[in-house]
Amino acid sequence: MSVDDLRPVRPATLEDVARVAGVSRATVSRVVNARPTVDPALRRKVQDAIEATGYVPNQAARSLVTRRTDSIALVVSERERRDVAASFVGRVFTDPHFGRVVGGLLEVLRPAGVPMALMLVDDEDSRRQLLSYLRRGHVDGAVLISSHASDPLPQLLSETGLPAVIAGNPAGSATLPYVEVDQRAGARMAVDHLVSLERRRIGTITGPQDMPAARERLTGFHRALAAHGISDAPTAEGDFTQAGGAEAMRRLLSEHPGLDGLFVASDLMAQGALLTLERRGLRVPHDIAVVGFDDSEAALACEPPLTTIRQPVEEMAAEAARLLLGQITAREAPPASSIFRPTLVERASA
Amino acid sequence: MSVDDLRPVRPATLEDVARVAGVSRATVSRVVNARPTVDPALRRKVQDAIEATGYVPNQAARSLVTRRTDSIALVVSERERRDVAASFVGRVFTDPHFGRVVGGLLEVLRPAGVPMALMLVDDEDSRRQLLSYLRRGHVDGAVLISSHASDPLPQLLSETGLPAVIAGNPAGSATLPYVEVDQRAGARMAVDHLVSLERRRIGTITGPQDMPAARERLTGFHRALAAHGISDAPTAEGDFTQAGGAEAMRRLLSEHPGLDGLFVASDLMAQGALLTLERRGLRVPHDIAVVGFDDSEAALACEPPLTTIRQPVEEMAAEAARLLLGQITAREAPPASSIFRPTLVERASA
DNA sequence: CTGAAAGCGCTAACAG
DNA sequence: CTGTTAGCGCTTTCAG
Repeated sequence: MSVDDLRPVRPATLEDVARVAGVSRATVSRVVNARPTVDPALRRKVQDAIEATGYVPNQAARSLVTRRTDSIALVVSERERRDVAASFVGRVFTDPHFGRVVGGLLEVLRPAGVPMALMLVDDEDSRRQLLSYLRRGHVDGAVLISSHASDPLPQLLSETGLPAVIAGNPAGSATLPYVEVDQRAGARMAVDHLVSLERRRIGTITGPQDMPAARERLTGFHRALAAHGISDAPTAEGDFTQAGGAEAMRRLLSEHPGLDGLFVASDLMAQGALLTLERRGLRVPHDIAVVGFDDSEAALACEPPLTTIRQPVEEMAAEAARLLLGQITAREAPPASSIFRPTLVERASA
Repeated sequence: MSVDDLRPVRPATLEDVARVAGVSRATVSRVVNARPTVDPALRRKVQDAIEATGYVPNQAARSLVTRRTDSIALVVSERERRDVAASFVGRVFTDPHFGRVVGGLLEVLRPAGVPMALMLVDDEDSRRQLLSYLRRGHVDGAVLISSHASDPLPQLLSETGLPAVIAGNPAGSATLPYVEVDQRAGARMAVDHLVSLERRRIGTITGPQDMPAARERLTGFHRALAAHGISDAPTAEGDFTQAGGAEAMRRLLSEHPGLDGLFVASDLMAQGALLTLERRGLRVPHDIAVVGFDDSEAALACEPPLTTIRQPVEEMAAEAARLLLGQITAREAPPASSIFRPTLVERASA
């Protein structure tokens, strides 16, 4: 009942535990780190002492010697946009694709006990902050999501020497290993499907053309059309949002009223396009067959349910996490990139 | 041109810089930490040496002595759900409200140079991992977003003694300071507005009733109705998603076909409700006036544009960040919570 | 299998 | 204004 019974202001250290258990710091350390070479009896004493003192390892001290933090960063890099209406953060988090990526990463990281810090980069300033954060050794590695072509971050990141993997194709400049889906093949599958449905007047709503993925899908679309001997390719650019898809559909329709097939570069935009079609009194798929891309939740929320190209986003993200973890553990040369194949998911819209 | 010219395998330390600059470690430390008490001439020499060696401070070593990491965590805690269709991560990131919170936090954190690690918690396991992460001293404090009533996390977090602030009301148990909007007042403003439009048959689409915010809005709705002498209150529960709103609207309509006013507890659900109304041939606001909640982007994407209750989400989040930073710096008793007032934003739907 | 001892890289008194 | 001197708490050889 003396002052000593008060909870210590200073958190317990390894030293404290060692004293209570009557062993050396080294032994406590072994127990904490689950080393097998400890006498069961001592192990018990140490565990009791840990319990009694409420000991929690100090991460900084540990990192200082191990040079590991046992955590990684997820870096999301977007191009700068200063317009309030579509602020960066809102866009990223509203995109269902992003949620799926996070889900896939966590599937691997969680069981491994590796926490993930999310870092957002959208201008020079935040980029500098991020690089400094990474270089100071706050994390052991990073997964980078970078959607726009002119992003300097992949290059800068690779120069830090920190283990890193890109989720998505880094605009050709493969300075880092990446995980990606074969976008062109996906577009081709969409077109092939529309053609098999006897559609010949096929248009497309694309994503922003400064995003490699959007470009690839358009390229695939064009090539597939050409392969079927179709030369006309009505196109409208969207911005990967639902509202943008609705708007692009209006433009497409006003210039090409006779379309009977449509490939939309994302389900979210397709959802918007479908709304426009409904309001114009066009029936799907009777008047115009529609194929989306992603196979996200949006595809199911569509009326009618959307036929779409599935990218195995979660699996890809999980693979990215595995590659990164492997790279961190092995400290070897960066692993090879891996390309996944998309699949056609047939529902009611085409 | 000897072996010594090779880039060092070992990153430069303060010691290296000191040697190159011909000063002591302490002086280099002072320069790195921008202490004013350094002779300009020496300062230059040190800066050159830093440049030459490519020195970057080691965060672990620094944290070990300062007991600070200069970073914080954003903890998002959701109730467990194991159904694939609505996986946790997808839900969180698809919610525009969340994006706004992050934006508001970053507004304060970025200029302060404080990185934010995003941590997701949705089950016992991830909760344990989170607490361990926090206790090991990975971050200096945490902002918690916890939307469901029975969440044990606020309590557990408060027991760690780590500085923390809750964004949103923690289900009454105010063990931690929080920042919140007056939900009931918001609901009252919506009802008052509908009544001023001569509507008397007013229904509501609520959020999940295990979420305090949703409950508060419903309570406010009931009280406001009562204040106007209206006793009937048609209600349907939604899940804060667009599809859920559309579905709730269908149920509401089938049981109460004569509604002429509607309060929806979120813009996203209102967007869905509007779609249902359109398909039923009901005109808004002529046949039924609709008021949403949030004033998110969804409100503008609505057809017609949605009259809604604006919560100053970004400002609230910014305030939460300020409270947290203050608490970390001052190491004082937790600050008081703060309540913000909502406002009515009149557009075309009511 | 266990303990002693040597740092990891940095900041913070404290003298000078 | 600058340098010296102690550690911060932990892991890790290396002997025993």
